[in-house]
Amino acid sequence: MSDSDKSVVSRLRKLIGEGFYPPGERIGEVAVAEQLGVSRTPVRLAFRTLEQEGLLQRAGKRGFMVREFTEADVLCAVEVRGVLEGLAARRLAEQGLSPALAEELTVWIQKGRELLAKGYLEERDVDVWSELNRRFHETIVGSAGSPVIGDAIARNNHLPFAAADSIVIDSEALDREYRKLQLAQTQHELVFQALRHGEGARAEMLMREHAFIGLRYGELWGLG
Amino acid sequence: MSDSDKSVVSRLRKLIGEGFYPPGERIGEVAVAEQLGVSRTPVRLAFRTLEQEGLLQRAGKRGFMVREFTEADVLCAVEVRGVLEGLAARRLAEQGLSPALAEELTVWIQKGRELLAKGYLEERDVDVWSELNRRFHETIVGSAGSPVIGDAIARNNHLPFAAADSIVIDSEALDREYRKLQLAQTQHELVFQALRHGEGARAEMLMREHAFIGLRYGELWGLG
DNA sequence: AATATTGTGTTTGGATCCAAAGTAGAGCTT
DNA sequence: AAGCTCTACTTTGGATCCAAACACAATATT
Repeated sequence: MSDSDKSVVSRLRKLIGEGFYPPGERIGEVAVAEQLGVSRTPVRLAFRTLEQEGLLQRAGKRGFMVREFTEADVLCAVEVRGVLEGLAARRLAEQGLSPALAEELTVWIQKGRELLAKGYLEERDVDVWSELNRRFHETIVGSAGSPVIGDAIARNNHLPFAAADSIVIDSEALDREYRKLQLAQTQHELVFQALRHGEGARAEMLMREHAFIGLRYGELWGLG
Repeated sequence: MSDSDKSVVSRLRKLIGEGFYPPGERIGEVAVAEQLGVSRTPVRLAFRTLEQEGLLQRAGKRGFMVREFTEADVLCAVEVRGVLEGLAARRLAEQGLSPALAEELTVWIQKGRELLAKGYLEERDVDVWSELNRRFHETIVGSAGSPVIGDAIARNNHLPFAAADSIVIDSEALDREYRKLQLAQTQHELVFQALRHGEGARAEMLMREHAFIGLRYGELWGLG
């Protein structure tokens, strides 16, 4: 995929995510091509990719439309990520953590501890957390013995709201987000504990529950 | 997607599945275009689709290669289908079976019973089973409250060995396959039972176990 | 002799052209 | 006036052309 081809896909992803193209409405190749300043060819290629990613949908016999997502779809996508990451964690626990892998995970756990040690959250901490969180999840999924699980998660994460790093939403209320990240950190540590002890079922369930943190945990403290 | 575009994708899927293009080797647009008797354009579009499906993989900076799958990948893909169908079953159990849905599932259960009632298996029974099995699974997944789970399963099923209807392999040894289908039927009935009683966890676990039937159950009877 | 650089051939990406399929609207017929 | 049909326009799909990127090889330079 060339740079500009990639950029057409990702630019479209962004535009769709931002709601620039109204869900449910037909989206024409020529219109998009003109807006992005390219010819129809890369747009046609990008549409096929986005269709597979689930962001676009065939509109009858003619062209594509932006897919619309309901509340239920969001919940479902989060659950899907949960069971898949849970599967990865269980497999990892069953096959046993290698010393190198334990080391790697310890790094991200430790960075999380340090980030939260000072007792409150700053603006720039958000990106740091986002990064270490991503790495922690990536490491587990990437070590589950086959790229198949990671692929399935990656495809699911193309639904913009489903990705693991879409936890922190409200960077205005950092004091309230702090509690959320603290809980996320604890869950990371518990998962790591279960992995180290080969507790497959426990690792799986912890990971599944952990997926919900961006979704429902706000309600606990009246943030929902 | 036009007819011939669809056919390029599915023809390529078939050729890849049959091992016509050696895994790991680069696959050129022009070569494929000539073999299929079309121009490069539909091939380029098809490559993007097949990349997303996971059958093709970027070969460095230049073009694509057929992805190779290990034994571990096959196992993983089956487990992925298991957890996803398990998730669908649990959600369905939790939300409660509507009378219409119970009716629908009863149909496929009943057809399965009738098929196996005579105590042995004929050649043409294989297709009948394959169909009713597909419908049973489709009904559950399609009723889980959101198309997101079904999409994830569909994408996973593009890996040819992962699909639920790849159970029956050996149509020469019908007497041995009979026991397998009998067990599959029992599992269908147990899942249905759990669904009717709102037993989410049980439905989920049964469905997860059921995914393994095409993979490991042969060993039980020395078929592996 | 080894490495860097340049040149050629191969392959992919982007633009454009043409054909085919579809949709909508206008006009005609009953 | 309502319904049907034919036509014109819109939009997508396929083919081809051209440019750019890349790989490999050969030659030159240190």
